[in-house]
Amino acid sequence: MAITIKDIAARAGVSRGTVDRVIHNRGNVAVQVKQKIENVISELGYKRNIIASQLVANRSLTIGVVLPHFSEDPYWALPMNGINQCFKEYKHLNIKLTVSYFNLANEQSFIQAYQNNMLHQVDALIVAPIYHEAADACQDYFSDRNIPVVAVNTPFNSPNEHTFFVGSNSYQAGKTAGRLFDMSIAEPISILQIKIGKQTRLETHYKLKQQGLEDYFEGKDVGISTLQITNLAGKTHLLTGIKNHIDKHGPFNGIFILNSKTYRFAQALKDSIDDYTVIGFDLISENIDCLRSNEAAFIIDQNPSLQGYQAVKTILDLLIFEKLNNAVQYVPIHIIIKESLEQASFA
Amino acid sequence: MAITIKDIAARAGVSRGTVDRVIHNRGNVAVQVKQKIENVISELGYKRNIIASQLVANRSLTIGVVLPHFSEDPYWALPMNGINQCFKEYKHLNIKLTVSYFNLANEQSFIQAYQNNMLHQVDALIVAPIYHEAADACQDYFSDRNIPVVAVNTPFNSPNEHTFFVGSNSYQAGKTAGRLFDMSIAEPISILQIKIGKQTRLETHYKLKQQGLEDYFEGKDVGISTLQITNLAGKTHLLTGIKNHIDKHGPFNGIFILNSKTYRFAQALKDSIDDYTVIGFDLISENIDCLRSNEAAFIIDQNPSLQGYQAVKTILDLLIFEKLNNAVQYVPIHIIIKESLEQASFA
DNA sequence: TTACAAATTGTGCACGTGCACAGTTAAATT
DNA sequence: AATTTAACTGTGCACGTGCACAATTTGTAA
Repeated sequence: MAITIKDIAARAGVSRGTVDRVIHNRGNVAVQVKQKIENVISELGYKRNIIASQLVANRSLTIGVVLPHFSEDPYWALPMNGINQCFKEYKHLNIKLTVSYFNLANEQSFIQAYQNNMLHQVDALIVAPIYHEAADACQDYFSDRNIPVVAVNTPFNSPNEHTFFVGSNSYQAGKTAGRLFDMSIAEPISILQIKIGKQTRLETHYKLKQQGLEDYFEGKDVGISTLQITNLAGKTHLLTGIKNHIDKHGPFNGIFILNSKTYRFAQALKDSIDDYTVIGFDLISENIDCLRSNEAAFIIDQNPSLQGYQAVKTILDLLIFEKLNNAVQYVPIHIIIKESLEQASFA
Repeated sequence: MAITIKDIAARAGVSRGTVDRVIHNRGNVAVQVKQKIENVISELGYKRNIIASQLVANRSLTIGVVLPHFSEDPYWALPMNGINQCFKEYKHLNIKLTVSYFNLANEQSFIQAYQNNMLHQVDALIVAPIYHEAADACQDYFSDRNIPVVAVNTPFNSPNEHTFFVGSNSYQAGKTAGRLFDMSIAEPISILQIKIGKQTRLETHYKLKQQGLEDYFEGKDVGISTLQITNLAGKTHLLTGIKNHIDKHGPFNGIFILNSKTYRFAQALKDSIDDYTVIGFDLISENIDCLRSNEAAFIIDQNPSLQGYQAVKTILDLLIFEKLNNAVQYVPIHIIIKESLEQASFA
């Protein structure tokens, strides 16, 4: 049987209460007694019984979540899935979630969302700090109150000792795409990078992916050009955009879609898509369909659901298991093709 | 606050003890009272408090593990890692592991290993049932005693209601390899499948992989031939084997290594390896080196550590969380290249 | 020395469950 | 009707921790 407080107390010749005061640093213990107890604790290798501790605590730890709503971009359902998954797994520890969604296009809604969590008196916060300035204010508020904050997807500008980051290495993802193009396209290789959709606050990620791709092909004779399509709805807009681009930069055989909008591209180029090797990001259902129909060769999954899972786990480790995780945690990248699709997403 | 047994008792107008008897089906309760209590339970939505339950249980759940020792084949360290990982994660639930390794080449050692677990009075068993006949006896022993058994890597011949299987879909892995070859090799494609090492009991997996590959290329003009190299140590043996094979079957440009021995092949063909697209299995450190040095193009990871993790999780779900998992659980396949390697393995 | 405050240490209860055992009621037998 | 037996129901304790409060010891000033 494991060592308990009672064992420590007996061995040190004091009562449970005194041992308890030492363990929780609540003072009012004579220095030599404290010393003695600490010795016994390390000697016997006492480990707090989390089960009993959690039972007596009898208050639910509340984790606040501030994420973009997935109605606007299905990508954001994925981290939320991971959060719910981890939550379910550790629900027996009496934890609660308070979720506030915000609107991707609206900084004000982000502010409202995190302030909503302030009201809920959360014990920890998980946030996608897309809006850097507002994120700073959010970070300050919680850090001042010693409330740990985990940033998912995007890091904070200036992390502090209360903040964590769980995300993926976009630069490496770009390099990965590079090799996949290299292997699957007969030379000469010419790649068109596309950003589809409104200008967002995720430019940093796109830049890193581009940089990774370029660095992969460094020194090799590969044409890389970039195109930004801001008009989401217009299929013709996309087609003419590409046509104009070819006129200017010549033809290409690889298409690198820097965000989760691969399916938009596939919808527009349905007829001539065989001519290109298409690589995109994020395993949302629309992109899964693209793999199934061979409209995309590879989807690189940056494992957003694992990011969500890991964010929750980091908080539990910190607040319940007394285990400190790394301040920066990268989640592995997955290369997905049609055949590896089955159960490819995080369970 | 959550509903407790006390709440149920009060609402049903009985004592805690009676409610307890109903919950645990321990009989000695009048039928109409039992009915009443069951109604109240579902009405109020009572959920057992696992924390309190586990605290009072005060006995450690012991999980037996019977796996091949990794000294012979580094592959087998991976499922064990996953088992340890999950074990650590749920250690707070007062669980124990009893590990017995066996020798891959020796059926007798497998029997000894599982009998060792019988002695330890385990509450559940995780086993790699490589030896089918002996595995049957093992399965019978534990099933007769209502002890759940999880087979990892290889399923039992005839699963029953006490057995689970956690593994990966080798057929799908073969298909995956097919597409990767298809994408990365200019036609005409000619693939050599190799099994390196002693004849083992894992033939089923190899067959499925081969079948998957063949089915992927069905109807296409692709040459597929197979070679078995039984002598592990001999580098020259491997080289002459391949040479002879070329003489008979003609040249090839893709090499499909059906087990984890990619690194053996790379060691032997170090000089001329550029000429082939090499795809192998399992992310053991030796194969990681092959990716790093471009000796292998792809490693398909069947996620053995997640298999181990999931095996433990399945047991905990069953014995603690009262959640019944699927009897057959496939773990996702991961395609790994040099650039996606970083943190590619299961955390 | 006595009185009183301050510092230190000990004790009891609660958390929710599971189980043993005590207590109560109803049915069966004499 | 009295007694025994069976069927059912209620109560108390334990698990290990955390906290409030009671009890004790030590220190200080009159």
